[in-house]
Amino acid sequence: MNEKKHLLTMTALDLFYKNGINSVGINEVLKASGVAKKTLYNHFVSKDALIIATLEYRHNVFLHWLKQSLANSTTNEDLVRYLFNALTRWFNNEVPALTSFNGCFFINAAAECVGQSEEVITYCRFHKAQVRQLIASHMQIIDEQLLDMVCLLKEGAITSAYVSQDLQAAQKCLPWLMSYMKK
Amino acid sequence: MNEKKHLLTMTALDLFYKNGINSVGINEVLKASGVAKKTLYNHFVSKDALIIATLEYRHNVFLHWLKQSLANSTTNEDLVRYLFNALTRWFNNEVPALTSFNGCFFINAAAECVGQSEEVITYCRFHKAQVRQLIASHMQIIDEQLLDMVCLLKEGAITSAYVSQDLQAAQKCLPWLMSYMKK
DNA sequence: ATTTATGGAGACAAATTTGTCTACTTTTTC
DNA sequence: GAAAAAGTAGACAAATTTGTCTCCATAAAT
Repeated sequence: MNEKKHLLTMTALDLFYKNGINSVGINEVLKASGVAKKTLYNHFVSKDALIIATLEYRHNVFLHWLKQSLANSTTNEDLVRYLFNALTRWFNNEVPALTSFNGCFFINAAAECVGQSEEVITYCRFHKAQVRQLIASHMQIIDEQLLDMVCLLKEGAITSAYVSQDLQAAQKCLPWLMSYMKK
Repeated sequence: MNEKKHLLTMTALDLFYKNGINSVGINEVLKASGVAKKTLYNHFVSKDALIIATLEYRHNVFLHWLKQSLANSTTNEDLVRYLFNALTRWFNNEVPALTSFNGCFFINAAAECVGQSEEVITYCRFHKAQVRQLIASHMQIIDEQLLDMVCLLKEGAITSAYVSQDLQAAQKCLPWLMSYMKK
């Protein structure tokens, strides 16, 4: 990708994730990145296009991090442990690549762009599906019910960590899931 | 509460919940309610004050519905069953009082108003705490771990139902929770 | 009946939004 | 080295935002 385009995307993602997509104007992105308005509109047809680009970028960063976090798991128990420990590190700002925790960018974007951009919500759904698939691909023994529960608890933990500031939300899931798998 | 104030609050909640708080302008609320701008600013010092009023109103409606939904539960098993069945009815638009399902208004508001209104996020936290307390108050035998898990799964189900359109998300939690309580 | 409060309709101000366009500069390419 | 492409700076347009204010009508209270 073009250098300026990349810079714009990263800057926009930073601001969008920190302050909300609708609260951040084009001009703010330009000022923070030091790029000219003309250049932005050379690369992006509209603000919406920039938003989609930030979603794609975040999706790649997030999936890369998750893939690495789960890489060493060999059993379903491992997988669950690695996943929820990774979430805990994310919530507690121990993952620089994900930047300061502010909830799930995709959940936030879906909430912000409802009835404003169908493309955004579609991409958020795609992201969640991809994450689920990645988790599924690391399961030693396919257990659709376990997968459901892991994904539901993951979403719940993210929301609780963000809205209720329960940074230990992910840890609370672990004993529970472990005892299920023991049976 | 004053009649016009009440009308404004309900109209604003309807529009905010359906289309997002930041996407709905004051003028749209006025047009939909047929109230004059002067009247709005007689009752609310700012748009922020109107937002808070919609949060309070939704909170009351939601808690009232939840209280009724859990009223007949006498055991922890009952409580869990009633709760997640109620969520399923909500997701599937079988609860007129909650209007057409569009996720959790408080999660959405928290996502939208980050770095814009501290009061909003504070109220959202308060709402989640109140809901947790209501659930706790219906527990026959106090089980803090069960309460944690119920709340996490509840949040996960709401998010999955909204973002991933998994309207059966709440139902998936039930067998799981039941098997835990059987032990 | 007259005063007082409340509401309606909407003009207006001030700020902010996205997006376009011009004029100039730098960088790349042939 | 000249031509072409890409970027900078920012003025500008058009629309939209919140919030104020005026003028008028209606309803309530004394």
